[in-house]
Amino acid sequence: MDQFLELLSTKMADIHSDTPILSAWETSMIDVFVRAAGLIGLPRSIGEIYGLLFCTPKALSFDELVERLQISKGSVSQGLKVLRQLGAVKLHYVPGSRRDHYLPELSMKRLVSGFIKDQFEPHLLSGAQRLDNIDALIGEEGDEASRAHALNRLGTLRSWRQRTRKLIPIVMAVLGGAKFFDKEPTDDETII
Amino acid sequence: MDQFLELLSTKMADIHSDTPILSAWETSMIDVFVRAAGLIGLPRSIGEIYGLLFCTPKALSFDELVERLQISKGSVSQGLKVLRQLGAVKLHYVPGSRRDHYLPELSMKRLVSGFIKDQFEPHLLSGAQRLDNIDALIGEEGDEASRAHALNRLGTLRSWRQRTRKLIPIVMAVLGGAKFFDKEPTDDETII
DNA sequence: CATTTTGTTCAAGTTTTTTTGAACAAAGTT
DNA sequence: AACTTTGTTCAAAAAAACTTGAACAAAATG
Repeated sequence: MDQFLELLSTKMADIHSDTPILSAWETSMIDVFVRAAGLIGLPRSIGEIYGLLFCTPKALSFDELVERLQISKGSVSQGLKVLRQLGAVKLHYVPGSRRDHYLPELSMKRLVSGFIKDQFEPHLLSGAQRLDNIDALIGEEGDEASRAHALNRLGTLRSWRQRTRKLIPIVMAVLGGAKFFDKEPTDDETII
Repeated sequence: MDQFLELLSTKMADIHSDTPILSAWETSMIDVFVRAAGLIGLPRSIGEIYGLLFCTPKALSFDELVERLQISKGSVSQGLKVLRQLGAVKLHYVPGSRRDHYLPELSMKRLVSGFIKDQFEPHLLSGAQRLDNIDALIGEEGDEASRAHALNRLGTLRSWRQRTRKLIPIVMAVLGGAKFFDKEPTDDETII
């Protein structure tokens, strides 16, 4: 019976193929996410997927994403993979359906945290080793004055890296809803 | 005379064309900046230009950048334009030379500030208007329950935007060297 | 004023990233 | 077991971003 309804609605969509699949406000809101994705270096399709989930009151299935966004299954599959990795979407079990359904993560703190952990920290980490390598290379090199300058710049680089690391927890604390040193315990369950 | 020396050094470079133009440590350090550039969505060539300036004790001219990095004049010209816009390099007047010479900005605070002002703020700003447009679009739409949900999500988006805006000054304060609420006046002249 | 130096612009070429869609795998149904 | 549903993978196509180099502009020099 559920299957019949799904079939029916699919057919309906096919018949009224001129019916806009996304409303005006949905299109605009998705556009906001497409731009935001671009800003942080993620492809358009990922912005679209998250955006549509964000607009929709109920969890959406893989097929619904393909259908409403009019993008390929491949893009949706890969996009959802990245979004899951980032913790930006959650699988949502829907009784009576075999399909995976997805809900968007709505906590800004968790979204940012996922992004930082996945895309930022790794580079920062590998950075530490790279700087040590450079340190070694400077040893095997030219005159005293050049070495001194090189080591000086390397020091600047290390301090930048250190400061970036220190910044991250502060950013997370601020996004956590804490009013900047109000000493509220970070409440992971509060979705803001 | 200056011109003669410059000519000479150019010829020397041509003659010893197998001489590595960048030392090992310079190459590695530039690589760090190329990766960092990628992380924030800037092209490789820009990372290379800033990286070489960062490595070098003295100001470098346009031609020296082209020569040592082995990239085209076009790339250097456009790269320097972006870097100037970001405030990541400064023009440095060298008496007796008609060429522009460049020095890297070494203050992390200024670098980050330039990046935020140039690449981030504009999107955030235009964002405000976009959200108002969406607000209007939601008005002209479907049933009561959908509208309520749409407005709810729009509210989430507005709060995210607001929080991002509040975050920026905090980030700047932390990078300014202030020990996080130590109330040191922000000292723009301290280069760290 | 013709020439040289210095740097910019932009169309065309190159490289990288993203998207597509068909083949495939896994798991449920009949 | 054969078939259907659901979703993944990956090679090829398409799109986007970056780089090049030649033509050009502006300003200094002789």
